[in-house]
Amino acid sequence: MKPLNGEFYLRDTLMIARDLLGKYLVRKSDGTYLIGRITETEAYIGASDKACHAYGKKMTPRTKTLYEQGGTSYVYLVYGMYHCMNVVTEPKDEAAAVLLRGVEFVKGLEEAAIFRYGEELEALSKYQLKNFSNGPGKLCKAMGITREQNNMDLCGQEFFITDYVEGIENPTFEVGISSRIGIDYAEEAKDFPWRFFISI
DNA sequence: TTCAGGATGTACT
DNA sequence: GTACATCCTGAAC
Repeated sequence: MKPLNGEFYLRDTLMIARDLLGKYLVRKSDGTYLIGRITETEAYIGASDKACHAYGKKMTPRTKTLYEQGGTSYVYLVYGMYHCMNVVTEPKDEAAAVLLRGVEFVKGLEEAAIFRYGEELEALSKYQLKNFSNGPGKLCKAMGITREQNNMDLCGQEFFITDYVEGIENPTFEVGISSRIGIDYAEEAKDFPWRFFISI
């Protein structure tokens, strides 16, 4: 299990958003691995995108991370209570990132259940399992991702993305594309087809 | 099964 | 004060 090469993150952001589908987000916590297969992403590109936190070169303490070199994590708090995990893309000083909106756990589900619901895996209802990590706030909670994981190098050994996990088969899948979620305020940018998801 | 409303901190007006 | 890259709950169907 090897982190993706740093060059993966220096390409076109839309291409990266598409290519992240089916890859694995890995976080080492307390010596155990939490691993989830990425099922849904969205691209945010500051240069042309009113929905991006850094549209118009906006620079604040929060958005500073978006200008880092591709391959850095960008984690922020939305609606006062949920974290969102992004992968910064493109070279330094270009503000762009890919939001991870959903994962399917392939390893560490028992530990994740504690992060997510504070309960043992066996105690969870069918409804809770179905909604375990199928949203940006949910996947962060399930993986224990907080602002402590902001601005981390995703080429390290504790927190990274890989395309192969020992013992896990990579299924084939179809890619669905649509407009993004939850950005109705963003005028023309709200209709950009910058959301990618595994549809089969 | 769907739906409206509320929770809550940070950034910006 | 207002808005926000969301999710959960409880009530109605």
